Amino acid sequence: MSTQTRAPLSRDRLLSTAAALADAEGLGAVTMRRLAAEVGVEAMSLYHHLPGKSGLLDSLAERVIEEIAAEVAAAGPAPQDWREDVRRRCLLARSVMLRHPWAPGLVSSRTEVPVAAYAHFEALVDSMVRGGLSYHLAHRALHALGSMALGYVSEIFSPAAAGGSTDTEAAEEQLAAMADVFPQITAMVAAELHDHNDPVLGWCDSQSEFEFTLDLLLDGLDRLRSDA
Amino acid sequence: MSTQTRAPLSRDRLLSTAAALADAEGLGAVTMRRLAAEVGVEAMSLYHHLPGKSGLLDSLAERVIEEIAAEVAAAGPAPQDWREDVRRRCLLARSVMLRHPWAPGLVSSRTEVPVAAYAHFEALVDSMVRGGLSYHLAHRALHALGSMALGYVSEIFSPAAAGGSTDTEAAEEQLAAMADVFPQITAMVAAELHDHNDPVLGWCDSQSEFEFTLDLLLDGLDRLRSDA
DNA sequence: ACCTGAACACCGTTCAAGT
DNA sequence: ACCTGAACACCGTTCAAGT
Repeated sequence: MSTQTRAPLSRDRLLSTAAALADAEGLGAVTMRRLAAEVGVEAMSLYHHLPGKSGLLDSLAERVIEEIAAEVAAAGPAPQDWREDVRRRCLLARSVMLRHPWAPGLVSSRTEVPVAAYAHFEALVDSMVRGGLSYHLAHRALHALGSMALGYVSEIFSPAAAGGSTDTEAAEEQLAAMADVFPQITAMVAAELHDHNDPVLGWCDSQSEFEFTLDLLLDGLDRLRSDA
Repeated sequence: MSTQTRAPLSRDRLLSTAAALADAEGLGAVTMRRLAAEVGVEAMSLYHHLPGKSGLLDSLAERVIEEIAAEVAAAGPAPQDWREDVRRRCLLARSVMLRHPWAPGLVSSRTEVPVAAYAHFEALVDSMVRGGLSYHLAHRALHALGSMALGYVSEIFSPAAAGGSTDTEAAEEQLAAMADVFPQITAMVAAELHDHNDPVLGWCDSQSEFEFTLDLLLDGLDRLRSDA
């Protein structure tokens, strides 16, 4: 189809083509061989620009999150009210997911959290903390809202993701590296680590997060009962 | 491994083996060839008991929902308080999902909602309506809580799922067939159809559902603010 | 540096053939 | 009725070879 076979093969062009292919025919249609054909080349050529199928999918997940960031940037300055800001960000995230129905499944199937997501989290935490939420509450909000937009966000910052070791030292190091770029996230993690220093479990107790969100919903429903 | 090669190949045994295989090595390990090998037979023999790979996965999704039902049954009589009942059901659903980490992804990747899920929905709606929630609110609750337990429940009762036609007639027929088995769900759908008879869109306006859940969470977070 | 052909070890599935 | 071998059209990936 492409009369533009002249365009040089690049990582970025491959990712765009892969995303378009997934939009049109589903994520199942994105195979190395098919993607190569779509761009007028043999399957093996892709390995010069991508580290393999799994890396392709990781990059694709990253791309979706970046698309959300672009959407947020295009929406203009953030509302000063934290609720409005958070609400708008969630709705924009959803609108992107609707454009790419394969995206939620892809993101939640990957073990690694897309790095672009951290900027998104930082903005959310910043907004919420300025709005009067504690770091603890902001953390829970991240899980509650994240599970809405993505389907599931099991463990946002797993120590295991950074390296093999599960000890607190590794977590502290990770923290220091993030401090400059993501100050609010760092403060949040530090506050949580300080409160309950449980080195064995990951510091995201997903059972607690689940129950928190569940009770938030049940409280809300109770308040809306007709006979209340 | 199986010294029990004597056991006759049956649909049920295949599904059990497939579930165990997914538990042990992930859903990716569940291939027709591997499943066959696991049970001491050639891949092609599976087609005598299963309609193919896609059917296998559908049945596997069904099985997980049935496991939740069994868990609920084992937990004894339902609490009379609607909140306690709904809460317990959600937590039990989650505990099953934790046993089968592949399950949420599988269920949400299937286009069809497992039929066993309707009994689950019926019980939830019944509990909530008795608790004073309107059918409308119960419907929204189903979406909000469903997205928690499964990651996502896009369209619970799509008219398209029943057949090709999207008109209200087909929906009415579907309704009549369900009335005996699932009276509360039927009443809920009837109430919703009556309120806003929008025959073009599916009656689950997922954008509205999303915003409803989002606002429920934001309201709850606002109420928990430290400076409130 | 970038692309390729042939090859390897996998998929799901069909079909004619065995018992 | 149930199982199988060979075959087909696919996968992702490696590797030596081309330019």
